[in-house]
Amino acid sequence: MTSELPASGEQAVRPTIKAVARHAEVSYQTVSNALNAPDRLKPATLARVLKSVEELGYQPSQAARNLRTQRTRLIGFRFEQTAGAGIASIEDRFLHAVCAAARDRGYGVIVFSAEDDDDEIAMYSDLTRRGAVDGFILMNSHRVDPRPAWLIERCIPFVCFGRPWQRTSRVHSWLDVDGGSGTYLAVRHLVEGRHRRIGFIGWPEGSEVGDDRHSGWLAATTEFGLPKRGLTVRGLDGIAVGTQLAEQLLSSAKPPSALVCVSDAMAVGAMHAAQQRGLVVGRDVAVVGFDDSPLATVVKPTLTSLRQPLESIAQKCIDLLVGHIDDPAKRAVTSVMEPTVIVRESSAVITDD
Amino acid sequence: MTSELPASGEQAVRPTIKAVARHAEVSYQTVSNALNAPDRLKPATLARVLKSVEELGYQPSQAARNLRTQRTRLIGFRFEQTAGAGIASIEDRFLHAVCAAARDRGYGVIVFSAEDDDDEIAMYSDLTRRGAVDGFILMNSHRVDPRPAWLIERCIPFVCFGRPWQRTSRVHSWLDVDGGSGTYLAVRHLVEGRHRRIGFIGWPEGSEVGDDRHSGWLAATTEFGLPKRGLTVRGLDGIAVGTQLAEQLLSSAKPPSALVCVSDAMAVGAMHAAQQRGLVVGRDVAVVGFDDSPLATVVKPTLTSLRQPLESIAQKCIDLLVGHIDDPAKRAVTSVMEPTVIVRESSAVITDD
DNA sequence: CTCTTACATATGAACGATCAAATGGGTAGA
DNA sequence: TCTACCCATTTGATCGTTCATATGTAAGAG
Repeated sequence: MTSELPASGEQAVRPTIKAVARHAEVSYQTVSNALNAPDRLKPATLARVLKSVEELGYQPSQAARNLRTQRTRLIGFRFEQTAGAGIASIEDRFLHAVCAAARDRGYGVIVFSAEDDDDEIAMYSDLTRRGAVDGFILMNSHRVDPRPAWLIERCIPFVCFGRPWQRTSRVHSWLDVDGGSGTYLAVRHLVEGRHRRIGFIGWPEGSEVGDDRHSGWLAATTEFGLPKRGLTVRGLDGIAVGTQLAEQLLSSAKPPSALVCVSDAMAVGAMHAAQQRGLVVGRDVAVVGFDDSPLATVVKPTLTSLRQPLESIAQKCIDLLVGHIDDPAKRAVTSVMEPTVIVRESSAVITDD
Repeated sequence: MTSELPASGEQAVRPTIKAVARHAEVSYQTVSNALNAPDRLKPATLARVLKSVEELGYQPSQAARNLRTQRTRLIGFRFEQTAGAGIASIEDRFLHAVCAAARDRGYGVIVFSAEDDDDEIAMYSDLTRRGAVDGFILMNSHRVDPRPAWLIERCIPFVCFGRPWQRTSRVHSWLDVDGGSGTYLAVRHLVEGRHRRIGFIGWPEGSEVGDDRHSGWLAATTEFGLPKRGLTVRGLDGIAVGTQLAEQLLSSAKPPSALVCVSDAMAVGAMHAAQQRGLVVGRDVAVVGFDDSPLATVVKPTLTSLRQPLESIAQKCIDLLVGHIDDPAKRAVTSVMEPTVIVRESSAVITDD
């Protein structure tokens, strides 16, 4: 018998289940049982088999297991091109959370890039027809979103981070953060800091997420009896636009003392506007952003923002998805979670008197 | 014959190679040949088979193919936890580029998170012993880096973005960006703007990447006959530290009129310091960062920075890796690429005295 | 002492593709 | 008209598992 060390330049040969069986002097099925149904084995043999497994460093071949079980234990996830104001994005934090959560459940994550919805669907088609993934996690749902319907039609398991904005869409599992609840909390936080004129910098009407976030400001101003008139301005997302809109509010006859913004990018823009007018953000005017993106901690003063519980969202997404993979008949589950106000310098000082 | 539409709630049944064979009235091996060795078939049958493939929407099962070929066409990539100054990170841009490049070569990318090097190695071990990936792409190489040696010992194909900083390390394929060349270009750019006293804000001595980037400043100041003395300051990466270090330089007897920084975070900190002294960045003092991270475009004024050609790096990484997977005996290849100065407001104005 | 019961282990057949080698039919040369 | 050869296609074996079922053995009950 010659030495079986891997030749240099050659990949090491992975031991198979049969090698383990020979080593433990049992049949290969017994090894399979030892790993998949340990209670079927006599404790003594179980120990012997596991010892052989350990010694040979055996891990079942994923490919063979996939073929046999018709499962890959792989989840697909589109990692979007974070263009433009992408710095205020939470994608990478979410991807991290998804990877960690998947790993806990014994799943892996296949990440792919796609140009647009259609390209993303093309990837779904490719990956599922090849049987390369068991399901998908979607994010950034929007009003005209062909993805859920496409997946539902083909009975492909998926969970969406982001609620469906279309009434007609068929039911599926999703998780989302209550944007209205977030801005409500922001206003309450500011009211506790003695603010009464609180402006809202939002996205154009018709934007689903934007309207949702505006609703909380509306609810809170009503509940606390705060003024509303002339305190909402709207525009497309971006730092420069945020500056323009905030300038509009701050230059009015009765300027607000605090600004709740629909995004961190808008908030940073608003901070610039305040600073240009010689106001000290955090003392003369408070600013609150949304998403607690990386941007919030690098600006000066640091930005108070609403943090989404991405880690627990990712965990729930994976749990739901795994449930759908194991039992495709399972009915859709939905859940809405609350963001948290992360207080930083931009709203820290309480204006007393 | 009953209808074979997928029952509601059931996943659609993917057609197998045999179904295609029946449909095209050939044997299943002919179908395999049609896809893998089309020249073996008579054009007429080839067309007939491909038509059946099309009509049934057939895609070969990845699991079966993996089992037979002992390849997964999957690449592993660790997506690091971008903590602290993570906003100035290029990880997500690189991940995107890797996904796109892999897709072009018919590969997928499995992303995983890991706590540290050892945890990353544990993932390598798990993924390779299960035969879940064909190879890895590494990034963020550092001086004491156990990863390459571990992979080399086991003959696992990989390519590293980042040169090996350890002399003793065994040879492997890597790609890197020439940091020295970057700072050299930055200095030249500033010299073209009539600057002569150019400071350097770097990381502590002994940091590999930091020393590399410092070397370009040294070379350029020598070449252009610029002053060096008292113009280099060093500290750990971060916006706050950047402010401190820049303050040190700007408050000296002969302050520099331009600052080349080892990172965008440092550069943004430097901009804050200048602004605090009442200087207008871009007019009174020029600042150049490194990495062209998202941060560079969101600060005001926008930051001139050195952009790494991540897209072509990712492409070369994938090409090299695929080469190593196909032929493990292939010898190691290394390549160093040049960054580009992306000129923005922080250095745009030419000081014509 | 025999028959049942229970439990531990072994056997056989997939899963869906690819690779290597065998078979078939047609055309060309003698 | 027969043999030879070549090309197109098919048959057979295999990758490494898991699932369903069959076999064997020891202990307990009648």
